[in-house]
Amino acid sequence: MAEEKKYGSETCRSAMGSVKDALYVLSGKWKLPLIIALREGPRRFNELQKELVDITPKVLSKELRELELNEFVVRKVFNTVPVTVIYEITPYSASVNPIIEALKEWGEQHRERIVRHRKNEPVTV
Amino acid sequence: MAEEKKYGSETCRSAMGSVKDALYVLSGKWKLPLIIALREGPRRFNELQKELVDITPKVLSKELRELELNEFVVRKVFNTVPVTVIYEITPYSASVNPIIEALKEWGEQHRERIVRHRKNEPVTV
DNA sequence: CTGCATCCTATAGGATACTG
DNA sequence: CAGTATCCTATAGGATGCAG
Repeated sequence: MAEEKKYGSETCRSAMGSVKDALYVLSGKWKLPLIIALREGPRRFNELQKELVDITPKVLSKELRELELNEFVVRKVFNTVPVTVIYEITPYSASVNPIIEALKEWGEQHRERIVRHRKNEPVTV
Repeated sequence: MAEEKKYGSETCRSAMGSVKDALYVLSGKWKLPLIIALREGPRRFNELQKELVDITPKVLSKELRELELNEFVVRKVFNTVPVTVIYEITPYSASVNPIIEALKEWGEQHRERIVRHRKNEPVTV
């Protein structure tokens, strides 16, 4: 068998792998903002759309479906007329709180230092 | 003046903003893996290329330049023949360690649960 | 060795209109 | 109300070749 040469320490490679795994699930412009919004309480589709300001329904529904797949969010349908749909966060999703807190804290403390090289995005959202 | 209506709580919107800021700097497939590699010690360009396995020189150099812009990495050139370039991490970049640790821990603990809906990527890298 | 130039593709994400 | 369908663009990222 071809023994593939590895570079860097084992712990280093394993760390990269784990970080990539985590980022994979949370990837997407709106995943974390959605989780943050839903942490405050259940929301309806159009409530989320207003709260996330710039998101389009197509993207919102895609992100929600992905969050549902990964068990971060539960979708509940009520047979009213017209239909009512509630999205709520799962207990499981609390597991990403440390990530959110770490990012939030870093963002707060280093906001001024960030170099926005691509475009002039507003600093605060 | 048009008073724009805001949705969600103030702390919630502020959290979203900070998280977005943090993600902005760390966005890119290779930013965090690069920082993780460089935490272990200074590396040369082609060492990084081998260590990150699949990265192409163009992308590597782009990511390194962005990390340099944000003061995560310092580029040192030595006038040897051929030229030697060393990349090393800055003390400042230690500030993202909590983020990396949070992501790493989450990735380790939830690896099996991750639903890879887009493509069949290998679970470990 | 380092890394830019060029070309290329896939995909994330947005705009708009429409439906059960 | 809660989405889907269609179309579109920008950009991240990859492949390859070349240069100081």
